Amino acid sequence: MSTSALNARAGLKRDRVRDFLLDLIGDKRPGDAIPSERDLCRELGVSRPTLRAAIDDLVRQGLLVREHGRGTFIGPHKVTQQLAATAGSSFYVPPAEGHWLSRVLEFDSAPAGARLAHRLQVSPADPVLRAVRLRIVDDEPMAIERIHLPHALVRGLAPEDMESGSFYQLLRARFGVDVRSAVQTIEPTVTDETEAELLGVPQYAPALLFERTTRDAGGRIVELTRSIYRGDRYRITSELYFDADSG
Amino acid sequence: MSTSALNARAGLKRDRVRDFLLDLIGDKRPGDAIPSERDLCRELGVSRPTLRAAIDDLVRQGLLVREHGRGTFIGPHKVTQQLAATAGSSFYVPPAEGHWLSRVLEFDSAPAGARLAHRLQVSPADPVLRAVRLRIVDDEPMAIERIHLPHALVRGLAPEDMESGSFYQLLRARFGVDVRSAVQTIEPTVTDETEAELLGVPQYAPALLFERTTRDAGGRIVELTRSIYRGDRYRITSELYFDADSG
DNA sequence: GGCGCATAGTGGTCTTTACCAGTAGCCGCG
DNA sequence: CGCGGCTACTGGTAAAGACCACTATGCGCC
Repeated sequence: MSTSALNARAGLKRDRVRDFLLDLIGDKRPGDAIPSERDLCRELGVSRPTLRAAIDDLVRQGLLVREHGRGTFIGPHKVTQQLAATAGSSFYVPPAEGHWLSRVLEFDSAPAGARLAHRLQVSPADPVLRAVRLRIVDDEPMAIERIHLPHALVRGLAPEDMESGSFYQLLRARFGVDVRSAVQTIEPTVTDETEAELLGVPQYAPALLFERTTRDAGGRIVELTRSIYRGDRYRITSELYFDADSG
Repeated sequence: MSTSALNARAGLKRDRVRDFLLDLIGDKRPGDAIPSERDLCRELGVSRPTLRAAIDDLVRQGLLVREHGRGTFIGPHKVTQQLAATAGSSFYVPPAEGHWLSRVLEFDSAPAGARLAHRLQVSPADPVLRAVRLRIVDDEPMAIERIHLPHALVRGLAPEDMESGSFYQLLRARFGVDVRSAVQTIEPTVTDETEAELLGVPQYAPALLFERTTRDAGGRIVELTRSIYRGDRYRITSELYFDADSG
């Protein structure tokens, strides 16, 4: 590589390419195409691996979307999930933006086994229902959800029951399961190969990993879920309260 | 490249290299070194760009840490932040795990200007205090926090006041600002160049972006913060409540 | 024994080249 | 006019090579 007038950090070719692309993106709308890789290489005087590295970064951020054989396009915008307190003291979880559906990918039942039995507080021989569903909003995959429930709670539940409407409402109305509270963890992660394919994002794209242990009014564990939300299309809001001792 | 017995998706050299490295990582502890890039290339029969792409992925996940001129090492483990309801109805924010300190990087005051005035609900000419601090836990940078407060609320506040202890307690005790509630958004992001350097992670590493609008008991906006938490070392837990209408 | 320098390690950046695989558009034929 | 095939586009994967820059270790000299 020939000498660069800029210092090694600020002036890397990859960085200058990325800045150029950010300016390009700023002028366009979701779905618009950007010039082809080979055109950009000629225009910017860089090699394809270097250009691709810059584009890789923007793809991981959700700003660009690549389609094999078609081109590279401006990415769509984010969906927001709000966690807000209701007038009462409960911490209400309203629906996220957009029109949500689910597609059930897997649906089976098997004995809990030692580890799952412990987490669900059932006997290891008790059957546990296991469902995997793809959460879809406005026709695009948004999340993959893996759910475990004690089978005894939901006798007769069918896959299509989990594809529209509120699952918690269904639990209440049909099975008398009064879903009341949950502990949930959120952490950033990156998609693996299967998740990437299902969600339509690249492998190792930023994502949010949610794990939730849900209880009914009596404190009984009714559900374990583990969900991956694509990071380029999802954001959480929450409303916090502090008392006199809060940090 | 010679023909591959495995199909294009499952059998990419990059993927096989990554799987090999995951096995290697599984046998070691944080801080342990893995073999050098050139050694791994010889051992696995792949080119350096291909090996580096596989290592890049593991570095972004926080599983590996690279040090220029020294080697590649196993990454450290995650810190957990808990959001839990207290016995009262408020949504308490307890301290996250570990011993937290701050280092104030920037600390100045300037007129709010139109946009910030709108968000803070002050006049554009009102001075606003702006602080940037690096949040450190157990001697490692964990987050970068950018804070704006109306200067009138905190006359006499000095940078060192923000480096240890609870800032909200300080607001209460010294300035009579009764911090009571906040709206916060959380979304996954990737670090930019400056953030990466301050946090000691690679650029474009997964991170969590928090934006918070904090109010006092009277509903007055007392603080705006925008924070980046490194994604390889941070996780959030929360406790959720559902009423009879919750989804 | 300590310090400084040089060398050999390490990771980091980029180019060039080759080839694979998917998609779209155009042209020709039925 | 529609369909199929071919070509030229697009992105995708990988290797080889060159050189930069940081760090650690060892050796020699003071």
